[in-house]
Amino acid sequence: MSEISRKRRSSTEVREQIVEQVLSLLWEHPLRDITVKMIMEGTGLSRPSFYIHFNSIPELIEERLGELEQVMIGTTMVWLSSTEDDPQILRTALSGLVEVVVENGATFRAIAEAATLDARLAKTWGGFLAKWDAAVAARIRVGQELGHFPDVDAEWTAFAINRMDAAVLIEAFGKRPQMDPESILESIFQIWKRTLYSSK
Amino acid sequence: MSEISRKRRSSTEVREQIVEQVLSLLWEHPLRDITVKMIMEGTGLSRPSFYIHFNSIPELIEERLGELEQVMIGTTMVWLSSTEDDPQILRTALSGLVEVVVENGATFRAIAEAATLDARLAKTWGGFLAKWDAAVAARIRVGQELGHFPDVDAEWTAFAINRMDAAVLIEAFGKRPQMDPESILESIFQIWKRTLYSSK
DNA sequence: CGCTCGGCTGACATACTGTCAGTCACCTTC
DNA sequence: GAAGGTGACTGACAGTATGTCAGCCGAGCG
Repeated sequence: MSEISRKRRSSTEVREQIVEQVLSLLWEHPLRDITVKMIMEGTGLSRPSFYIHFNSIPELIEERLGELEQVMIGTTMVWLSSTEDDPQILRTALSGLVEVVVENGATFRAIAEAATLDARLAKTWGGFLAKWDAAVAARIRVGQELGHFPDVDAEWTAFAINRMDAAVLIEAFGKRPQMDPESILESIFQIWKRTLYSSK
Repeated sequence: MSEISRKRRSSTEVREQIVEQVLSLLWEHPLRDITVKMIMEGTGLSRPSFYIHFNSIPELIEERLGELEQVMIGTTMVWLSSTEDDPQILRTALSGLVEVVVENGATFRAIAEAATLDARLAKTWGGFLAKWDAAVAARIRVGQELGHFPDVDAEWTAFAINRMDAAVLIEAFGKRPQMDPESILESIFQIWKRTLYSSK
C-alpha cells in the first residue's frame, strides 16, 4: 500500500482551485444541480473543507460579481462619463459589455440563478442592477441638460433598458452554445440608440 | 376532547385550496422560502396530501402559466394580428400585458424563480418566451412587407425586447409594493415605439 | 351489508447542508 | 532539534427538506 502524502496547501491555493472547479461546473450544469459534494470531489478534499474557505456556494459566486463589476465599469465608463451626442460611443461601451459577458457568461447566469436561491445574493444582485440604473439615469440627465435625449424619462428608461441588457446577455451567453455576439450587440445597440438618440 | 370531523372533500376542491394557499404565500415570501409543509399547514391537511394533488411546487406553478398565457394572448392579439402602422395599437396591447402582470405578479415572479430551480419548468418557461419571440418576430416581418419597421432585425429585436418586457414586468410587479404601472407602461412603450416605429 | 374507490396519513428512505471536536502537517521559537 | 502554536483538514453528527408507500377510513354503490 503506497503512502498517500497529502501535501498541505495554502489557503488561497485551495480557494482558487475550488473557484476554478465551480466555474468549470457552471458551464456544464445549472446551479441547481451543483452541490458542495460535487465541487469538492474535483479537488481531492473532503466536503467540509469547502466550508473552511467559503460559507456557501452563493457566497462564492457573490465574490465573482465584485470582480466582474470592476471590469464592467471600466468598459462602459467611456459612455457613462462622456457628454457627446454620439451613439458610437455608446456602441463601444455596449461592445465591451458583451465581451465581458461572453467570457463570463456562466458566472453571470449563476449569479442570476443564485439570486433566486439565496436572500443575501438577491440583495447584492439587486443592488448591482440598481447601481447601473442610477449610473445610466445620471448619464441621460447629463445629456438632457445639454439638449440631448429629448422626451426620455431618465429613471424609468434606464431601469427598463438595463433589465433588457441583463436578461438578454445572460440568456444569450450564459450557457453554451452561446448566441452570436455580433447579432446580440447590434440588436441591443439599436434599441438603445433609437430609444435615446431619436426623438418622438 | 371534541371530535374533529374530517369531512372528506372532492379532489378539485382541495386542489383549489392548495393553489389559493400558494398564491397567497407567494405575495409574502420568495419561492425559496415556501415549503410543502408551509403550504399544507394552511389547509388542515398533512404534508403528503400535497403529493396526491401535485407532483411538486414547480409543477403547480407551471399550471398557472398555461392559464395566464391564454389571457396574455388575448390582450396582445390586437397588435400581433394588426397590420396598421399605428403605435397606439401596440400601446393598447402593452397596456393589457401590464394589467395581467399587475394582477398576477407574484405568479410570474414564482415562475421565473422556479425556472432556475426546476428543469422541467425551465424548459416550459423557455418555450413560453420563445413563442412570444416568434409571434413578435412574425408581426415585425408582416409589417416590414408593408414597408413598416425599416432596418429592424425581426428575430433579434423581438428576442431582446421581449426579454426586457419579461424582466421589467416581473421586477416591477412581482412583489409588493409594486412600482407605478403607468410609468412602467410608458417607459416600455416608448422603447418599443422608438425601436420599431422610428427609422435610423 | 359488504365492497370498492380514492382521499388521506404516519413512517420511512434519501439527499443535502452546515457544524464541531479532534487530527495532523508545518512553522516558529528557543 | 525539541516544544508549542497555527491553521488546514476530516469523520461524524444534527437538522431539514423532499418524495414515497403501505395501509387506514369515509363515502357511495350494488
